[in-house]
Amino acid sequence: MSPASVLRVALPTPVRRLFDYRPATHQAGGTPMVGTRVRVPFGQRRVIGVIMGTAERAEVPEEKLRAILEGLDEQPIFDPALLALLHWAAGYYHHPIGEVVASALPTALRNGASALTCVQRWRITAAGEHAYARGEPARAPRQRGVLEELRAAPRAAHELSARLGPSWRAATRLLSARGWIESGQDLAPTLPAVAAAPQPGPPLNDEQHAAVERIRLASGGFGTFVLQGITGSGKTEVYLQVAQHALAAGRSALVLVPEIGLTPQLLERFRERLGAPMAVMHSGLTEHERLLAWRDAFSGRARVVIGTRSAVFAPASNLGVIIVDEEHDASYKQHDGGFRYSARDLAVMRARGAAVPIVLGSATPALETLHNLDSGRYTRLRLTRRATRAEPPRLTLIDLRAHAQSGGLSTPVVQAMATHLAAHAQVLVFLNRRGYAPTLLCTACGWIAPCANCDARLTVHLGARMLRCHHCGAEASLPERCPQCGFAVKPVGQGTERIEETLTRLFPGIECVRLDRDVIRRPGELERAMHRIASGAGRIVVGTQMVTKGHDFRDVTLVVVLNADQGLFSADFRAAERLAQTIVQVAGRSGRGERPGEVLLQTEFPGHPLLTSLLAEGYEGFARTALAERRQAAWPPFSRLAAVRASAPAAEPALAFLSEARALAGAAREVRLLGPVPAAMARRAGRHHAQLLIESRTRAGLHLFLDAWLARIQSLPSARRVRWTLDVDPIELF
DNA sequence: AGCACGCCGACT
DNA sequence: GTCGGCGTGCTC
Repeated sequence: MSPASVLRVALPTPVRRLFDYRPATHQAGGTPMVGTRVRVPFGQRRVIGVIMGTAERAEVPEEKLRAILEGLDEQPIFDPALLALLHWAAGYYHHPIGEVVASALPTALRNGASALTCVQRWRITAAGEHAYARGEPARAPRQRGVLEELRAAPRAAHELSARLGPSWRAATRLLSARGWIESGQDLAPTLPAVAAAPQPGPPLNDEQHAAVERIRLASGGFGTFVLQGITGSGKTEVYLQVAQHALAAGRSALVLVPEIGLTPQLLERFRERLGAPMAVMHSGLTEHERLLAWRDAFSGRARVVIGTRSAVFAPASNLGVIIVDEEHDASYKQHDGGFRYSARDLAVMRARGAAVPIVLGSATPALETLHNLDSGRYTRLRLTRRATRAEPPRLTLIDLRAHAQSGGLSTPVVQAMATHLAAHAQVLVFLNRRGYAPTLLCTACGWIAPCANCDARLTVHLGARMLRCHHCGAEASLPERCPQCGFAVKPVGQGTERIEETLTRLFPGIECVRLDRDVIRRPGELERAMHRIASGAGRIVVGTQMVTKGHDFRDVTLVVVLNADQGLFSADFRAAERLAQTIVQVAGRSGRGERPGEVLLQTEFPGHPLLTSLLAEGYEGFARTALAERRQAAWPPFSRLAAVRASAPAAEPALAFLSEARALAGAAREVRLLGPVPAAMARRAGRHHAQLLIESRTRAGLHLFLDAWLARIQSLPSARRVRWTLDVDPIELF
């Protein structure tokens, strides 16, 4: 094989291309390999990039080529399959490859940290050896002790501390100052994979068993399995068995979970049952913890990698299976930052590249996923029975127009709560709105507390005595009087904080536990709240989305959805799907123990087809109706979408850029352009947002168009005056 | 994104 | 007279 003359390097820059370099002029260890990091000169700077490939000739004139400065890795940090996935993702999401690669690495690795597990060790220097031989330091026994210790072998701080006691630190400092010892980074030996004995699980029912077998039989190759099981049907048991089979075959498992689905209970369950070393990756980690988790996965020490969205890029070695829990969850689609990818879709691509099966689990699969089942691309595995014998919950609509209500609770709801509480059961109240009240109103002049930076009202937070904007985070103290006319102001509408207050008043002596971002702020607080509920002390649970994810509330027999109407009339074609998923997920919290459950949905529109189809035919019936509508309207999955979003301090530049971008498209045949239009909440955090939608009947048509068009719009002068992003397969519109 | 280069306003 | 504003162009 002839030595490659040109290295193609991905660099952390928004420029949409690879950069060509010559190998280092005096490279010690030979030409760096594809998949390793290199430090290169880039303009006036030195940056770290990843070699994505090699070529015989550069794509730029020879004289522009510069040589890399150094290689940072002995071995590739991305295997060929992961490199291929990054390439594919950069192409599919039309995002600069360098930024795609960067998003797959913890910051420490982007900045040059070792990919291997290192320890800082003290060791003796030549000068120290000489001093020791001379009998020095003669009158400092502790320093002499440290020297003696380090003559035997380099030692980490904790080893010195263990052998010499607390005096080691001072002695070490003094020796180091004299140049007799020094500290350095050593490679730590990779620890053997000490596996605890796997714990046996409960016996599987025949559906679970059949699902595990289907997946196991596919483990020789790629296949996408949709594990469609109602809440409480034991999806996690199937995940565990599937992972166990992979581990038994000497391979690893990659498990993706939604943002707030990664609870200590779930981790504990995986850890105990699989008895395998695990790397955990989620947004709550510090940078250092992220690095350690990455290294655990990379070294192969972790046999199970479990994490949220970005874990799809984790360097799981010798991958055997991928599992995506709650595959419909919106948190799999990155919604901020530059590189907007769907971790679920990338996971499918990764499984395909690695030739391993992937399991997409959900009680409420995304319509895209159901469409892929219909077309035969995915294989359906059903779990229809609840593990406990309880019947599925019964759903009833409460017509808000026909019943008196106080504080957001209708009479039938209050009565039902009283009945269930009297039967010593627990009640779950769901409201997707935190705070005390969404509006602060002056009853005299009609003033409403506005956010200074957004087209939004400030939310009243009574306990904190604050007004807060839920869109930009702005805060103001809660005024007593109207700033316009001086009259008294009052909170209007309901948030979880106010519902909690109302329920405490309605049901004195019964403890109410609230679950939302305002009360659950630090790790551990969720556990404490969950314990209040699990122990039976908290009888009423009031919460936002947070209650819909995964948690078991064994004694909840009544679930109340206070407002089932958000999303019924949205301009966003996905709003109905999200609402149906939320209702089914929250309803699934009820009756998981022995007692049957009841679900009450408060609505102003009891005749709405979405609600009636959901009640009459369940989620799948709803999904059939919704898919038929999507087909009719040519929305995804029957077409492909991309959105260009622009924002600027004023509305005009954002709209002007998008208009020019649209004009550049000319009369493109393969796509339809919609817009530009201002965003639904046009002003957010002091910036005006607008959007241009691109729709195509086919994926190929969309991407063909985007490739040519993006190159032209990024050189528009107006592009420099706005912040703009491209979002392929957007999940939120307007 | 950075970073340099370049050409116009208010300051020691 | 300069310091520094951000428009424009380039990075292998």
